[in-house]
Amino acid sequence: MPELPEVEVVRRGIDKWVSGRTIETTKVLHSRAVRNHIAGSKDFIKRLNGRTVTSVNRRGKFMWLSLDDDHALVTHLGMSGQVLVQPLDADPEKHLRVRCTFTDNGRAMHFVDQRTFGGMAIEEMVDDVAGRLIPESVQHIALDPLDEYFDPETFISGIRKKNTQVKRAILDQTLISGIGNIYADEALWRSKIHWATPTQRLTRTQAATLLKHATEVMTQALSQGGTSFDALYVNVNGESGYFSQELNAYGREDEPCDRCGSIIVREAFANRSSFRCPRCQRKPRTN
DNA sequence: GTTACGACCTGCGAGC
DNA sequence: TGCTCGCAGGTCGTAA
Repeated sequence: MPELPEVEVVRRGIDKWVSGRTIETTKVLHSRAVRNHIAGSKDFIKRLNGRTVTSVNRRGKFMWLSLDDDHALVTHLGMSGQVLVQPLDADPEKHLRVRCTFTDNGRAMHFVDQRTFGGMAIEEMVDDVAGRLIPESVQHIALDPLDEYFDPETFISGIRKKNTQVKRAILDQTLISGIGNIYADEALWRSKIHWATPTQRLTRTQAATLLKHATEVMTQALSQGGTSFDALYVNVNGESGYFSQELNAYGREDEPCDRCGSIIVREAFANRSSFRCPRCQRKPRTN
């Protein structure tokens, strides 16, 4: 599933292929893909055609193509979204939702999304905390750990003030962005912290360690092109990443823990799954 | 204001 | 072989 490293891989690919090019035609093949563009598909197309992409940016799992009219094409991959750059004569993908061609007649940009949890919208830009321009819908998203303005102290004090479980907190994109279910489990495994540990019981050292490991695991995943379990995550050229081979907890139910040899368990967590080592990541005391 | 939870969506695999 | 059902999970709206 696309989390920060996977979105960053896509951002770099899109930046290389699309920045500086002018959009000639836009086709919306599934209206749900532009549901967040309130004015509708026709307006979406009208606003995009003729615009030049000036840069491609990202915060957490949100990505946006900055346009030459002070707006941005905001793109979220959801759970199964892909942005591909394809030859003009390429066969359309089964789940192709939006397609843009460019005035230079080079490769087209395809937004493909099987489950349609992702989407695109054109938005106005506003100032962020550091005085940079970001799309309106990204305003409430916290800085991610790879952002140059990310402040570890804000995260450490913020998570300890919360009244919830630690995994819920690190999945909260308004506290820290970019972490999803996979890297949450990996960061918790590296930190030897149980997912249900109350945030108010975290020491400053534990919170700092968790942040360090979350940053480390996402940086390592990025260097290997992200985590792929199936064809649902690929880079802009349709290639898979290799980090799934390095995972220590996520998806490793019934396999031995790489640290102590205990068998990794899967547990229900907020309508999804959580993987942990029962020895390294002990259940928190209930009192 | 904060937290928890269901809805959204489609393809795949397991079970019958 | 074909059908049904559960599962995967990021974000948002709503309820508590």
